Amino acid sequence: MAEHRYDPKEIEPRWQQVWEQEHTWEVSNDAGGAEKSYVLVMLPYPSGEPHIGHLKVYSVGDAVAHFHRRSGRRVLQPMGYDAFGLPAENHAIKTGQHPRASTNAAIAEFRRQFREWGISVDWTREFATHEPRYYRWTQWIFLQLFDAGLAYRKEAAVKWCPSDATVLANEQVIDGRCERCGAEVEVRQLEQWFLRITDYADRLLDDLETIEWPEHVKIMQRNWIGRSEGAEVTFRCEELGIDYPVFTTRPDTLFGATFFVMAPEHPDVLRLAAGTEREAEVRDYVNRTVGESAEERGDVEKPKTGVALGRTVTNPVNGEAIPMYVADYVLMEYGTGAIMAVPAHDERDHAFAEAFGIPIRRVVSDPAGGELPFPGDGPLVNSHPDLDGLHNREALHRIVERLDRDGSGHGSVNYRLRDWLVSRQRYWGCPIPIVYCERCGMVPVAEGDLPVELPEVTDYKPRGQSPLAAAEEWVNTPCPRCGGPARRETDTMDTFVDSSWYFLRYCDATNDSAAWDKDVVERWMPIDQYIGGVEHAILHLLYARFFCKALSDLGHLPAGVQEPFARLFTQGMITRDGAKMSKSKGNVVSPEAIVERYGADTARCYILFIGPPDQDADWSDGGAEGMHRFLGRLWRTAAEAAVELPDEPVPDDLNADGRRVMRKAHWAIDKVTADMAGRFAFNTAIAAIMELINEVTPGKRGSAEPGSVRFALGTAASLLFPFAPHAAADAYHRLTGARVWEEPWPASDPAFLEADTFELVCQVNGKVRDRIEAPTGAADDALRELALAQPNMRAHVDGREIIKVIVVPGRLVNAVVR
RNA sequence: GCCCGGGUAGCCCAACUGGUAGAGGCCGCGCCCUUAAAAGGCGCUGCUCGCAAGAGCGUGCGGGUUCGAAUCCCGCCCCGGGUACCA
Repeated sequence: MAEHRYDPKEIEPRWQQVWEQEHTWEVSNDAGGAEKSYVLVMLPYPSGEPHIGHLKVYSVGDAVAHFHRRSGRRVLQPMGYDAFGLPAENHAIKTGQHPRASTNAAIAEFRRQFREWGISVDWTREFATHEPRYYRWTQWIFLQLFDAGLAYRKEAAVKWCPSDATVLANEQVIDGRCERCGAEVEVRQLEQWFLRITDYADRLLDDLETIEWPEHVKIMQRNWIGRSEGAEVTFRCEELGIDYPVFTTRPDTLFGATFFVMAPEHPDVLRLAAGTEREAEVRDYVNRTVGESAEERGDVEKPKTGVALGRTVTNPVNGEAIPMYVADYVLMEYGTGAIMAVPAHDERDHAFAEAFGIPIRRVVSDPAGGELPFPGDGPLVNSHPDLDGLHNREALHRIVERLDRDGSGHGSVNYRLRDWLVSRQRYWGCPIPIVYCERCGMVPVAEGDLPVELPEVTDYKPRGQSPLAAAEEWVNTPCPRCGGPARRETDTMDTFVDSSWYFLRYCDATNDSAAWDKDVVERWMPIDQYIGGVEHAILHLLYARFFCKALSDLGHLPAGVQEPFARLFTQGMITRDGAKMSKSKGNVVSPEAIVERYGADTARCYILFIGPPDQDADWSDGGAEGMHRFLGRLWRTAAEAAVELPDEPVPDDLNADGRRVMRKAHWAIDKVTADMAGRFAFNTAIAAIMELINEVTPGKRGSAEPGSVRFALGTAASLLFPFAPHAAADAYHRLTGARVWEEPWPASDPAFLEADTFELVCQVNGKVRDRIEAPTGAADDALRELALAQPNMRAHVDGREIIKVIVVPGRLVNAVVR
């Protein structure tokens, strides 16, 4: 008997070589043929080497890609790198090594490992976002947006990270801290580049209905966009003759407004207080609160503070003069930076009114008779004779109509979403292709002059302005329009711009004359299955959606490409000992070490087997060991069968063991197919293949015919292929001489799934008293008699009154006794 | 606070629309093969009582609906994530 040892170190490179030499996973852009499928894992950021999360996400992506291919679809699965960004630049500041050098080294390492994992990628489409041949088109897109007025410069209060010395987008500020480095963010008044994503707020919201994403990701996007319907109402300060519009979602409570509050940053606050006895107090308050950190100020539990301005405004609905205050619970960034305060029906206004002894007037009565503040719905009171008694939702519309008529307000919609701030005062990013001319002003670089390449500098450290500013020769350039002296924009783009369109470039990655060919994009887009981490639920996924809509509006994308990601899957984190892996905790599992020890197939399978892929899962070394044993058993059993069992067809006339083995094989086909197609239940799919193997090992197969054993083993290898491509391809090849990836996905034969008998559960009062073999298809009465005849059933039934008997055909009989 | 997940054996998890709780794996124990080890194979493995047959208990906690609940309803607790003076 030949010794068969499962040796991934021999098997894996051998099959990888076949796929590489035969260009197995490459797909052409030709139209027609089989149905397409674009399977994409979120672009990796190459830093150091791949971590366990990469192994997981590609194991998922590759399983989907293989399953789609075997189901007859033409699959595009490309690969690239999100290569610009801060870690490489910070590394450069520390070591002096050019970010390009460290980035390219990391890319080489990522590429090497991805290949070692045997991911079925079309490598001809590979690129990295820091390559001029890519960012040339990033710049081109920027110019398209600029021409359309969707990229613009404005001075605004922006979030500044003092540690990274750059501005940040709103989306990159988490709890008042920099998303990257965790430093507390400051506010600065600066002129910066913005992309007009707010123009798309409604479409970004509405089109969420058209895509299959996890509901919680959609909810996060909806919350981020934060659409509120209400009204804008103008309150007039008669003394100074200035109108102050406010936004409110509750115009129905206008009659309950008893004061008016402005944000400390509101430009008029000091002007309003000037000349009143409050002036000094207001100045002190503003200085104090503006200097507060976001964290201090954002604390809801903190008692309300503020100062009266010594002025009043007039409530347009009743002519009442109400006092003005400045208070830090009002934010300049939202609405108009000023609010009407209705203490009876808003918790925050209520707390403020209590602290400052301001009258509280109920204008909506609570059907449940609860206490104030009452934020709910009910009939209006204390408002206006025409409105009192009316349900507040109805009154809301009447009030808005009235405001509209006398010009003191109108229905309005407000969003939380801000325009996307894209300039960064950093070196390692895509240069913004704009030139400032003394005569012509802001001029876009001519399309033919793209890319504007990053200049070489010696000092990467940001000093409040971009390191690019030091490259004098590069900065000084003739004006593209008049040829006069001009200077280049020295800020670079947020790296999220690079990753907002990369999936389009994959469609037509080698096109040198355009970012993409519209027809080619139409052939591949949208992405049928997008896979990545939830951490991008807002940032990347929102920006990319915005890009598609804008580019489509500008005619650069087919009108149908409104949503880039038709289906999204977000995978959970791999932890170790219950904690996120980190160097400081010393609990890091490196994919490299696992692959070295057990091979890629084991690493990939174990990570899918560990639990549902959308959930977090804890790594266990023992579990990986077990998976390696299983793959070894499968491969060995197949390899031995290939030489020891005659290659006979499955006999028509199966013996009992043969029938059992065949039934299990067809059961596994159904189970794995359902788990792959319906949901990403790879863990249970692999468990089903394990069950199948457990039936056909030499010790378990009994006297099953060689044909049925070979069939079962071939089926197991075929089903395993999406998860462990090398071992599965090898086992399948040994058994059949064929290439499993060229075979269609197996189909089950219902004839094998039928059985003559089933296990009938016999219950008394819902408690299991016996289990017996019963004939399939037996009548209810027959099952009932059969069950009640069992001795242990009798023991629990005899002497008691049978009230009724429930029969669930094919499952159980339950006797209800008293 | 609000919005999502999640809570099932020593551990990771399974159980599709209410119908045998614990598939599969890990760990552990026993055995076989071996001079021995590694590798591999076979078997056992929720708790309590019992020689056994069997009985009782068991899906975070407390109630409820039902012939029957991990699954549905009500009220809580714990863990993880997101988010928040957004008017």
